[in-house]
Amino acid sequence: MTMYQTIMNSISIDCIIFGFNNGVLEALLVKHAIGDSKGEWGLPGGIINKGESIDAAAQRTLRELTGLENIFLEQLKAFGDPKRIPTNRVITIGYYALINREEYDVKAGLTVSEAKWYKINSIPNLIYDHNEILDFGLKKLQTRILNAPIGFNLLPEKFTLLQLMHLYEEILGKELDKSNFRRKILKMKLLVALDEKQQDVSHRAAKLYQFDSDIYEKLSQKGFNFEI
Amino acid sequence: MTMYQTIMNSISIDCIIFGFNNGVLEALLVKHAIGDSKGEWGLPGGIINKGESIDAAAQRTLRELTGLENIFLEQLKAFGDPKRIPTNRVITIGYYALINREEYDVKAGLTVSEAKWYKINSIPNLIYDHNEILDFGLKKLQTRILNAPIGFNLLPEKFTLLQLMHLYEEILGKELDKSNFRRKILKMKLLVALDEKQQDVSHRAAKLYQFDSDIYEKLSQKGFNFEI
DNA sequence: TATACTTATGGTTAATATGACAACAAGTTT
DNA sequence: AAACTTGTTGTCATATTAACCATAAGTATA
Repeated sequence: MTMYQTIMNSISIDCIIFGFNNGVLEALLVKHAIGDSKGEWGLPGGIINKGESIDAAAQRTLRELTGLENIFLEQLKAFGDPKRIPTNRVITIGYYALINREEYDVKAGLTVSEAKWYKINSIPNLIYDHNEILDFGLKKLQTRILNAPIGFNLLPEKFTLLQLMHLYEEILGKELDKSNFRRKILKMKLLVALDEKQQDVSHRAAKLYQFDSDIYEKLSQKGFNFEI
Repeated sequence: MTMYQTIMNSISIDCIIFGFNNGVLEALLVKHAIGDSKGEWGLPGGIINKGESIDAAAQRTLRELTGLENIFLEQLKAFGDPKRIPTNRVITIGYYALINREEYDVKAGLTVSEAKWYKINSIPNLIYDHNEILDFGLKKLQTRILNAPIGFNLLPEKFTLLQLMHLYEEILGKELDKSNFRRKILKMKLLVALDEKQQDVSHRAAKLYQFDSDIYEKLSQKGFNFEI
């Protein structure tokens, strides 16, 4: 044990990475390749360098794991049960990220042998308190998606209103009325209708929309409500 | 530096303690009596014992500083800018508490020479990033009070509807309509009208109400909206 | 070619919630 | 007795909402 550590002791970062695939909400899990928990699944996590902010550590962890940057990433909270890890006392700071699965290839790196998307309803037993962290993150996502248009981060750049609604349905766990959803979401003026339609569908093609981040900036400054 | 620490290194707890006095929202600050920051004001904080959860550490810190227990206390988040303290790298976990000032006497303890309530609009320059933490806590309080009836923790056990409204006005920083406030708050069925009235007021005495925690439990299970 | 089928999109309507404000009640002070 | 202060109740036009219904625009099937 040296006096000058380059990393923070007893503190870690754990990230919940949400994705959306075939209408199903998923989370990215990794299989540990070394240590006590070898062979077990958990949330991707990491440590904090001495000179690095915790947000930056979360960004770096995410980059190391998924290769992606400029992502919606938000702190959940700190998890600090003294027995959350049996062998030593570590406080972890949870983050969650929303990524568009089409844009990124995820590859296992460093101390993990495998990285895999799990449907949110089929999460296996995870190491430590990672199931608890994931539950907390899901609840946070559910409330957050009602107050800010963060769901767009899970979708491709161009999407239909029904795709967006199905995303809300999947996250909130309840059915929505398409007519009412359409009216409410359009009333917010956050979406820009494109001159394009869906391709290769075996039914009437829906109009594609895009999320307008300029409008979002303007609206979020004076605060807005996103209740569905 | 020994191998076996009894406290967690490089992690601290800081508490925002909100009170409500004469219609004004206040926060409890302490004046440091030792160390680099001697003589300066800051949020009451402390360290985490090895065998203690972070929530328990926050409760204990609060007890040591104010003598109070069984308090509404909620974690804000972790603050982890590497330069938030100039001399060494410490990540702090912020908490906030709402207390009824009538019920407790606050006394300075341990490493502080003074503990004092400051009006939320007259907060002095605080040590480290404590002003930032306080701002974050206030914003959290503002959004939280719209989704859960936590405001009751700031009031005496029995209160009038107008007192409750003034609390909301003070926290949200805007005026409310007394008629509409009354209608909305009573519709939630969270308040129990008592057979008592205000005493010693130089105008018509208002009916006193009480917060019913049984009803709260039932309602919060199926979730409710507290928009004012 | 006609018919069924699927999803998209655009109403309709009754019930409810909201904001703004007026009116009256019950006390105290002048 | 009149003015004043705060509490309490009521009104009303408008906005919002949930729950439907109807039609449009395509594809698939017979």
